[in-house]
Amino acid sequence: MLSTVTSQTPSLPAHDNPTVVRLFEAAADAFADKGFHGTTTRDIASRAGLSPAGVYVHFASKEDLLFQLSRVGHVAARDALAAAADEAASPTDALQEVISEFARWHAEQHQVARIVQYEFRHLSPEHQREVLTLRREIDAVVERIIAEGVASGEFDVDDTRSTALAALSLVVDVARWYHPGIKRTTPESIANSYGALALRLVGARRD
Amino acid sequence: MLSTVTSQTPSLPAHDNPTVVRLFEAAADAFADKGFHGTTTRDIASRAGLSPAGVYVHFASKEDLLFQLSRVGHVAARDALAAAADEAASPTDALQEVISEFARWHAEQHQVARIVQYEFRHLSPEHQREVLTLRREIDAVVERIIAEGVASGEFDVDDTRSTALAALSLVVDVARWYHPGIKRTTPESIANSYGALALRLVGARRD
DNA sequence: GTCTATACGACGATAGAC
DNA sequence: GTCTATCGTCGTATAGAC
Repeated sequence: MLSTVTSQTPSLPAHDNPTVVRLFEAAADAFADKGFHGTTTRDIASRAGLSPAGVYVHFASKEDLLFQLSRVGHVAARDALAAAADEAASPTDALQEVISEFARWHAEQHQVARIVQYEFRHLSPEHQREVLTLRREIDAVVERIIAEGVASGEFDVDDTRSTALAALSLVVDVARWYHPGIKRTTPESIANSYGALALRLVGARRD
Repeated sequence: MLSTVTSQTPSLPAHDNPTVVRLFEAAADAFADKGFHGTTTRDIASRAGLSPAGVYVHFASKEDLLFQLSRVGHVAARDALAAAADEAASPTDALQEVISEFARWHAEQHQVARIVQYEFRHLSPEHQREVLTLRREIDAVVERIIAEGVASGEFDVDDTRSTALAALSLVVDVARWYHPGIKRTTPESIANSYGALALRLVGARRD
């Protein structure tokens, strides 16, 4: 699961190392389940099949592990969104595709998504700043689509910025409530219904 | 701020005690800011002007403090919602009022709201169960309004349950991003725009 | 009901052998 | 690069004086 994400960002050299991949997976499991401060380095190490000291060969600190995870997660999400936006023929198509794709990502990668969205505050100030830059790129993709739809007359929106935030809120909250096996809900069904809901939020003319 | 919430639930006898109120406020500040496990009992105690030991006269444990805060917060939110729903003349009015009110609550009480929504998993299993009962009552208010609107023909909705979840997602996410002083956004403006957005989500016939 | 003092385990991180 | 052993600190919670 996580390897899908990491393989999309081969720029991180550490990803060639299977121990690092296991540490990423262990940390993603643990942070998503118990939160950053609820997770111990011993917990992560044992899930990855290492001694407590083994973590520090690959990461400078627990916070560094959270940061790398957040960064990789944001990059993967941003790239998936930008690709979806580029393929669309109109703002209406673009919004539906982008929100569908992002909703699917929040469900399929719900552990990473949860960390990305809810453990942000436990990053150091410098790391928060770096992640925030990536996050603004994601927000900008959605805002731009809505602005284009308003300009073309396809959308009817009061305030572009706050409507973009609302569409993203729908999607982000998936990471809070979704878990695999939840009743009659799959990443696929979420993707379908959330694309349509986003079109309603912007008052798209055709349904 | 918090005293507004607590005064709505005089059934909790401890609220007559100003030290307990100070502890609630200190814990709400700290938990909202740094999360449950990121907050120390020393931190809470000093914010409330007590020694570390002083907390345990009033609360059995740090988890107990989180539980009482979650419970009071849920009860306040549920009562505010139910009141808003009762005053409405139609499903359209009811949905707009309820979502407006709940969005306003998430902004005004964003610290308690954040704790209620994001620190839930750190409660003990028994306490999770108790809080979950209250949460289902909140969900049921929204679901019932949407079902009534579908029945009356005012709303056009695919799936009542998932649409209710989406409307609540919009609102819940306010607790993640809102903080006082955020650019051109007030609890009042959030309440207004979110009521309208919820009507769009359900395909309400009149805007 | 609040304090000072403290028990005692768990924490993140490091040292040094292999 | 991984281990065992451990350092120094801080965590929750309690004991007992006032």
